[in-house]
Amino acid sequence: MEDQFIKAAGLIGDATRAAIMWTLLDGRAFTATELSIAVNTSPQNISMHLGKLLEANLLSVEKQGRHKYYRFSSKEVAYVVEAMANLIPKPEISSKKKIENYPPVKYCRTCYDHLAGKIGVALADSLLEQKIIIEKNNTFEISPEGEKWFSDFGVNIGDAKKQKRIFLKPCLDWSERRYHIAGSVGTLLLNKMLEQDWIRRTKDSRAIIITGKGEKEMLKNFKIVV
Amino acid sequence: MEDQFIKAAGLIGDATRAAIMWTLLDGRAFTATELSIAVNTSPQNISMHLGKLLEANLLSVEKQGRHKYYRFSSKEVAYVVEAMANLIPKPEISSKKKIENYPPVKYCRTCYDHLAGKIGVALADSLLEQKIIIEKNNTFEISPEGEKWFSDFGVNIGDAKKQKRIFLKPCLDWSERRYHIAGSVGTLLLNKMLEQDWIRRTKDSRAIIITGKGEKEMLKNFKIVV
DNA sequence: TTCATAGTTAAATATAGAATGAACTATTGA
DNA sequence: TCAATAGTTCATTCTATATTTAACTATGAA
Repeated sequence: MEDQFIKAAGLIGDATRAAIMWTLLDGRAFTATELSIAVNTSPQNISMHLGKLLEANLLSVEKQGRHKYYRFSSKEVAYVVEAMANLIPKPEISSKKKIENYPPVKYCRTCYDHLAGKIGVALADSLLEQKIIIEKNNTFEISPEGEKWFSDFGVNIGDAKKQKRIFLKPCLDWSERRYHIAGSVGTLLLNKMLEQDWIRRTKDSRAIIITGKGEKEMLKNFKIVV
Repeated sequence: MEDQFIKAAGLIGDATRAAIMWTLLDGRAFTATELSIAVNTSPQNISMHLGKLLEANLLSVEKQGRHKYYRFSSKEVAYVVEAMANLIPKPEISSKKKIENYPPVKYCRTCYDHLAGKIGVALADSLLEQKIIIEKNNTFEISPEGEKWFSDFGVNIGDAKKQKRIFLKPCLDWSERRYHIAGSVGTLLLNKMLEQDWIRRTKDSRAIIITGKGEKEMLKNFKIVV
């Protein structure tokens, strides 16, 4: 068991492979060539490293024509990379939001069903600012005004409250170092936005894209410039 | 940011250092010599590696006389090692419980306030077997008989239910690959056992020790042979 | 005060395995 | 059909860094 652990650690521990993992952390699938550019090394070298990661089942591939798309093989792998990214000391957060600089939605252990990444964080910020949700010793609560807002927005919180599932909780997004909204409320918001075609899921990625309509609405409702 | 990530990955990625981290995963603090034995290398070499891990703030030391005790510097570091340990494929679980072979309590992101490790898992098993708690699609619930059991045991579930905090949830213990009980119920159980002096916290470790009384009671109440 | 134990430092050596170079196959598009 | 792109394989080179050898300091026990 120990040797397997050491092997896994060694695989991620190499500089080039670590850079690959770092790149893949944004949830998308990358081709070998893309990775070789992102990581700044030769195609042969990338091929060699991808081979090792593949063999160890840390990555999986999907062939499409002459392209091969590489991604994390499981969420467990993403967790490792994520946990590692969390070791990096928090950078100073500038007072003004500069979400423009941020990369696309990043992998998050719960981002399968709620909004993570730059939009997720900006959204949480906005809801907090508008006092729709309130932070109370590390948890989120919905304010009385918030209740109204959600109902206006077409999200039925009542149903969510009845569910066994965690209602509303802050989830730390590694790339933003800020909290975004998880729990059933997070899911409801996400679904509403998909339903309204503000955002769309992409085919082979955990990332989402924002529609033209979404852009306008994000600005209007949350003052978020995408 | 990327370079910091690569550096961290590289630090954990070396075979000897990975073995150190693996050893430290049980939550205790180890001396340099102990580690050199556990990891099977020379004291000089261990010293060199510990130096690197210290400088990178992955470990912290405490000097006691001529001994130096090394441990994870933060829970974030433990999370990384834990996440990595979770990459290892699950071994077959034999039908009969052989908790005797298990190592002491292992580090767990929530084990600060609930029972993890071998006892935690065995306890969860027992409570499930006695139908005190029931598994229902990946969550734990307390059965009607369970309600009675908890009250007999001197644990007031009513209070816990009122709390905002998560009531009862299964938490995967990496070393056991089985679920144990987290949430406020987990904490209440732990506290009750401490209160009754079944178990005691150790000074410089996350591990707990079982008292003679505890041994008997564990057997009696949960059929757990410690 | 002396010996043993715990741990460190520094220079010398050894080696795993990453990168490179060259030659190859497979797919697409023109 | 040919050229271009995507990716791989393998033999060779190279280098970072882990380990060893040796000499050292600090603490505690006898």
